[in-house]
Amino acid sequence: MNLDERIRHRRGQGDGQQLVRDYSALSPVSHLDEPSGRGPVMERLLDHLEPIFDGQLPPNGYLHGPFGSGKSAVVTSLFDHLEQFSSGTRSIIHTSTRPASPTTPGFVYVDLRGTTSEFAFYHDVLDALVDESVPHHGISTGEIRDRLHDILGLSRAGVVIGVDHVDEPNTFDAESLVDLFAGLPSNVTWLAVGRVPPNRTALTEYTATSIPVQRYQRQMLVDVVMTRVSEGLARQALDHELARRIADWAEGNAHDALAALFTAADHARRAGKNHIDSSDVSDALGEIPLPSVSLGRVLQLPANKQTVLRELVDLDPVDCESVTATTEGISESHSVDLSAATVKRYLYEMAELGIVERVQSQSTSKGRPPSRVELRFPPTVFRRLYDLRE
DNA sequence: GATCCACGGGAATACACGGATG
DNA sequence: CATCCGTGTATTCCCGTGGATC
Repeated sequence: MNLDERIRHRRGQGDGQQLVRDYSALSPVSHLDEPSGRGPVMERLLDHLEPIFDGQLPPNGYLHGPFGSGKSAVVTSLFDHLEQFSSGTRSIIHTSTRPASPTTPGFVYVDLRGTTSEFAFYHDVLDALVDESVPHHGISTGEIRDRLHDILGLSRAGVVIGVDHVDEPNTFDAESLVDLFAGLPSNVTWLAVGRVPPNRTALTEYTATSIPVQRYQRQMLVDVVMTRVSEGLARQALDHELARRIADWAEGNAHDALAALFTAADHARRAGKNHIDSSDVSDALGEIPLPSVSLGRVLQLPANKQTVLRELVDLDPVDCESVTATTEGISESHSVDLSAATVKRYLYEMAELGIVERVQSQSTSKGRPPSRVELRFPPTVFRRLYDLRE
């Protein structure tokens, strides 16, 4: 059953049109093939990458801008198209039996959020470059690196690696990235993507170009929202005026705006409406924490941590007055078969990452005062995306 | 047999408070 | 008054173990 069918199924027999046609089209973590409103950034990236059209490698680059400004959307879309273009104009790198070497650089996109070890990084790059799938086990990091050297040794033009989400909590920082690339042959360059301004990261010591991305202007963000409405919702599902309200609230952050749209749509759907009204939007804006952490980070956590979060979002806030109480509430659920000690440690770890937040409660006379656990991500969106996943 | 990495579990450490002590 | 101490919690830290896969 695909997504549309499931939704129809849950809703029962359709009387008229469904409000939500496709949740994934509303998701802040999915990107459109052609992101709206980011044309100028795309142009600057193409300027930077210009050498590839002569079969040369571009220098290292750094794309930077605030949360929700469309960096990932632009880079994933661009790398997709470039890889298609590139593989169309060169002989194949995939099999080592071919003596001919590519004349146009290849393109590999790596999201560091899901790639947190040295092994995983080299693995992902190699996996993108060869046809056969690369094993995750029973092969050493060194072996993977050797194979990469073999493969890239055959390539005259080399490879550009887009490295997204540099220097977030739990991802590689500038220095580690430099180290990782030191393990690769010299015909590899990077396009790093991150939020840290260029004057505050060691990355720019190694990059020729820094390309800034500004937050979305109001009207652009309204367009972003309305585009998603037409992709994922019924016709006329969202008034232009409400889209403006969402955009104003989100202050240029497309992630937050789309989370709000998603949440409002879910509220309306559950109430059996065929359009989103003002109260749905109010409810949505009320339940999304600001500042929010990216859902992309939440959905890239190890499966068991997500299971813990899935229980957490359904827990009554009354039961979250301390980490210990929250742990008990989660452990009681039978869908979590982790020990209480582990659940508790997860909560602390996720607080460390900013996924949840510990807020000190008023001190009870005895012992160290506990801290309340609060969400730092949009719960409705997470709940829905988690449940819809296979 | 090798390899990577998530898990588990608890030990070690930090903190808050009230009361005792110098 | 300043400091120390004991008690009860909260929080952090560490490392061996085992599953999964080749």
